[in-house]
Amino acid sequence: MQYNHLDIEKKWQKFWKENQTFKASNESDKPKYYVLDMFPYPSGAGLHVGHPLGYIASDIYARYKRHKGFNVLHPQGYDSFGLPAEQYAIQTGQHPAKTTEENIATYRKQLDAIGFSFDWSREIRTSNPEYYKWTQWIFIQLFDSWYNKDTDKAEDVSTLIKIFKTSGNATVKAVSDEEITIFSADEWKAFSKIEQEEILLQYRLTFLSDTEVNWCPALGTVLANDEIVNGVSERGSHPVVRKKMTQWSMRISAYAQRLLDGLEKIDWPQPLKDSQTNWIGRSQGAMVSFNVDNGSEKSSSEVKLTYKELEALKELRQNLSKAETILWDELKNKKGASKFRKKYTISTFLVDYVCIAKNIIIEFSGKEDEAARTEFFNNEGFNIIRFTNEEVIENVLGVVSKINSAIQFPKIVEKTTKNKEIIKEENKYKIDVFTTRPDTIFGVSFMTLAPEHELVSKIITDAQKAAVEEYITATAKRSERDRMADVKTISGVFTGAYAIHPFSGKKVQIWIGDYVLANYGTGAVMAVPCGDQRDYDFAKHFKIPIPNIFEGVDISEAAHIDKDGTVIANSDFLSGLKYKKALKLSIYEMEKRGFGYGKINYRLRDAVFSRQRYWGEPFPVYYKDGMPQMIAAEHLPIVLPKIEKYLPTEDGKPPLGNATEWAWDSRAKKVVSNDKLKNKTVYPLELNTMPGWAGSSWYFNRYMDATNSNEFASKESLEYWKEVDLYIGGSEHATGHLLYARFWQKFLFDKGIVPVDELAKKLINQGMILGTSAFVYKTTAFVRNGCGCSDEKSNDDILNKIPTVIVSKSLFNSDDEFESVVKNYLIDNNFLNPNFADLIMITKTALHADVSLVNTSDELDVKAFKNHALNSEYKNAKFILEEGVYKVGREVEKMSKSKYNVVNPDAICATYGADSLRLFEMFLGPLEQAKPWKTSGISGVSSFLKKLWKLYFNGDVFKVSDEAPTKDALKILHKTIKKVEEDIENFSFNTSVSTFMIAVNELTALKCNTREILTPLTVLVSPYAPHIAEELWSLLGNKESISTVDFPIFEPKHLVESAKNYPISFNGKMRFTLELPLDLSKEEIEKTVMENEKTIAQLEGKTPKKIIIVTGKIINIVL
RNA sequence: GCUCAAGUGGCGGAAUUGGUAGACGCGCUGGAUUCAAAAUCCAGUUCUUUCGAGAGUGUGGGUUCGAUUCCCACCUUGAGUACCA
Repeated sequence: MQYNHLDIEKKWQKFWKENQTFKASNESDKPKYYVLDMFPYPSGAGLHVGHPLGYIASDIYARYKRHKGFNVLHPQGYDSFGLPAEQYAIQTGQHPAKTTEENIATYRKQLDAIGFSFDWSREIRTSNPEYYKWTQWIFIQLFDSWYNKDTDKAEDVSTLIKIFKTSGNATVKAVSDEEITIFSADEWKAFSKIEQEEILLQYRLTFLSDTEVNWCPALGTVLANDEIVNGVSERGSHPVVRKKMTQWSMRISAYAQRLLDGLEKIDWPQPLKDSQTNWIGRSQGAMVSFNVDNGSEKSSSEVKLTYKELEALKELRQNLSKAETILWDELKNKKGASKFRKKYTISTFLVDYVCIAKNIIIEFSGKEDEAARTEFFNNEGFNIIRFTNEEVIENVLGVVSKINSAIQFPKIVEKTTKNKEIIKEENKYKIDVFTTRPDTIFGVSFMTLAPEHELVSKIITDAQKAAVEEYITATAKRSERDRMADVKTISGVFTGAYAIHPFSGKKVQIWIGDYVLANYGTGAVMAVPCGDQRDYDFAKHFKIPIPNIFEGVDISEAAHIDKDGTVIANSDFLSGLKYKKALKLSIYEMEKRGFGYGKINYRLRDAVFSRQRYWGEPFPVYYKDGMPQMIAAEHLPIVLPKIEKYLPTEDGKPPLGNATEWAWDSRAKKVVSNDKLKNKTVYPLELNTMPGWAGSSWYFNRYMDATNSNEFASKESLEYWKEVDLYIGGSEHATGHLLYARFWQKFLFDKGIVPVDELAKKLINQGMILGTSAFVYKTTAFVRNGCGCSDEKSNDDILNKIPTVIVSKSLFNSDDEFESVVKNYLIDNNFLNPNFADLIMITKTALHADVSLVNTSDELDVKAFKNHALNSEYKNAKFILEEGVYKVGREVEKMSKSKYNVVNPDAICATYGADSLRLFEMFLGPLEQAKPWKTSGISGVSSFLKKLWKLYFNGDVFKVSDEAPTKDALKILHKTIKKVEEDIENFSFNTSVSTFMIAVNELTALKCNTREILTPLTVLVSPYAPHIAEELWSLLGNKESISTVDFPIFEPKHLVESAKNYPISFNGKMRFTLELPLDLSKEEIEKTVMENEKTIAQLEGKTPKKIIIVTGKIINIVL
């Protein structure tokens, strides 16, 4: 019986399907193992041979684990929302669901042909309403949560509201919007519902905000940072501009530190971890405030407080003394114009209570700086009333009545002069900067603000106004892309204003420059030209002084960036210190003096979650009085509405703006026609949809209980499967899918929905399979300029006679050779008059030829090439052949349709079989590495399978002997078991394929056909080549599938050797080998070796200096 | 620029607690079989060579009895990222 892969593969694929061989159970005595592939987006082009690489590797591992006695979950599904289907819909009007459905059918057929052991009963599709119902549900969970920094996890918003009700927001440590106003419990209660919702939105993990987004006009949508490559869209390379829009965002920044920490406990590739680490971009340093100089010594009355001071203030407000509490209990109920605030700051003074509307300050007497306070407050027009602690405790009512009379009869106070007013205006500015090198603060010689910085317009002097405004206009015109591309040009302009160095008190110039980015840090930097190259270049360019604060370092040519080993100088209290100490001390001093504090900054930005697309998950959101409202979970899914046109509306709304039935009836609890919007209980629904990463951020959990319609997944199934044990996919998802998915997983963990906070224990990035493109070399003929024959007509005549010539690869090595080969051909065939030969110039163009037209020896099927639909213009081209054939040039490139180098797995399966494809893809090289595909190589694995098959046959008859196997055969078998097991555990699949080949070659040489050898051998190859293994297994007399048969056990006793063929080397160079028994002592070995005639020949009469003998390994003679 | 990975025959690649470099396969060469081809089988295939042997894992150094493997410097290629303060 011949090995017929077509019949065998079809037979077993049918068997597996009918018997549900790979259906995983959520209940089992076996240990669990979860093997997952990154699910594909079903594109219209179908799979090429590069796509299944990772699936084959994971399938081998899954099958291996089944043999090892594990209950294996190995599911597959489709990431079926996405732009291509929508683009296609825009062009053709066909509903994306239909396109998607068709593409999935193709994918499924292709996947089935390769013989994967997927549990298809758990298939999921992100575009299926039964699936995205739960994506919407997770969105609601995020909306209902806030991040509590004290417990370091996400909590339900109800806990936040409780805190607001009892003590306001001053004590809350949360990840929230930056501009948060402090309010008390009473103020909270007094807020309207809408005001409360607005405040809560500043804390929710998914929130609406006006964000500057990457708007792509050509695609009509917003793109995430990772969807932009070199300033243009990843898809279609369209230009991208910055634009402000109201968008849903995800507060992923709350998880920055945990996303970083989590990397340490997962076994993921280092490069992937590195790129996540870079993406999160943690930098440790300090936040420092510089006051803007106002020409006067006096500090302002409305100075913003530093972060540290604000923190301290919150503390103070919470911990009032006994007397303070008694008085506050009386004052806090005053409303309207007589409203009092406690522990309020006026300028740099902290006052106990203040009524701003009536200019009344109430303080406890006995403060150290009382005189200064009185003077300052009087100057500012306040009426100061002071009490002692005792007065308040003993007679609070008397105190209150004094206050009341002050409210009723306000003291007429002298207002500050107009002049002072102006100074105050100038006074209130302060520039916050983030720096990673606070130790170099004495090296600051100027400051730079981003052109977009809000302070710029406020601090510029009249003299510089025109120059600054001109500069700002000029930078605004330059696109982000230009600014990125042009890093070398130094530009900037002086604002005319100065800042005060917080330590030295010296004045430093404030500049603006576009090397400072508005959206990183605070959009301002303290420039230390001696320690930062960009600051250095800027200073040099504008001739700003460059003070040197490093001991014994030359900074005449470039900045000194090294921090280790450098000693700080000229820096007051930091002088003489090294980096680490200086860093600590500088931060300590800043915190003590109150203008700076240690801070950790992250590059990771909150993720924009809205897309102006149709083919994505609709938000479960409607708007009431402009505020977003969640639709209750029991009414999900909110299904995508039908629309006529998939483009944005004419007034710029997203495609869902075209829907006629897209309003929420809050009474009937259903989506209704837009006509009903005039009703009081009907509200407009959200028009954006979710981005591509929404559905893929939690799908691995859904597989655990894919058909559950009541829950996201049952508690038991989540508890059983926990996380993915092995996840295989491409490295291109490093900062997209894999970061967002880890974020959601941590969130779901915080909320107690999933039991683990990392989604995959181990992850492997499979490398890309590259295509081997084929090239033909085409001529283009020109008439040389200035050749003397100015008659244009005759030029045309010469050219018209010349046909397109296509030259075989090996006929030329250079362009010159190419030209002469072609000319000779043209002359020989009378296409060119030899007299004109010098007038003609021939150039070479390499053209992609479809790889399917080329055989394994790089020979082009010329006839098929000419008849190929794509090559109609070369129908009459002349081919210069070598030895009767046309040889193409080869080059390795990414596999793509446009390069005509795509190889279809279906064709490979049909010709060589799925088992050959599986073996070959593994045999190409290490899984993680990029490697080129060459179809010719597949004959090696194909003939291996034939040889394997032959071991079980005598001619056409299946014949396996029941005799005892020979020692040699057992040795081969166990050597193979050991190696294959090690290889699979190490994901070194390429080497185990060679091991199989060696085993089969050796067993064939021994003519071994004993059952005792062939039975375990069948199991060994089964993960790699499951179809042939099943067939041989059943021929061996088994009724059940091979899939869960125990993996053979390695027995070391079969590998024990009695002798070793020692390599004998001289000075480390191996010269010959010598077979010696292993039980020989070192002395005996030395004696035997030294007596050997080859040794004597090598020695040439010299005496060895030393003889190294490593028993069982090597003998080295040192001369 | 920064971070990471990798450089081994004509090609894909193998070999690391430092111990016979080039396993296995492709391709190529020769042979057998065949009318012929495909398929199959056998032999050879790193380079140089005066056929004794010698050199050799990107380059140059180092450690070692011994280095593809460890250390230092450099070169090249690929990937990611970027005025990130």
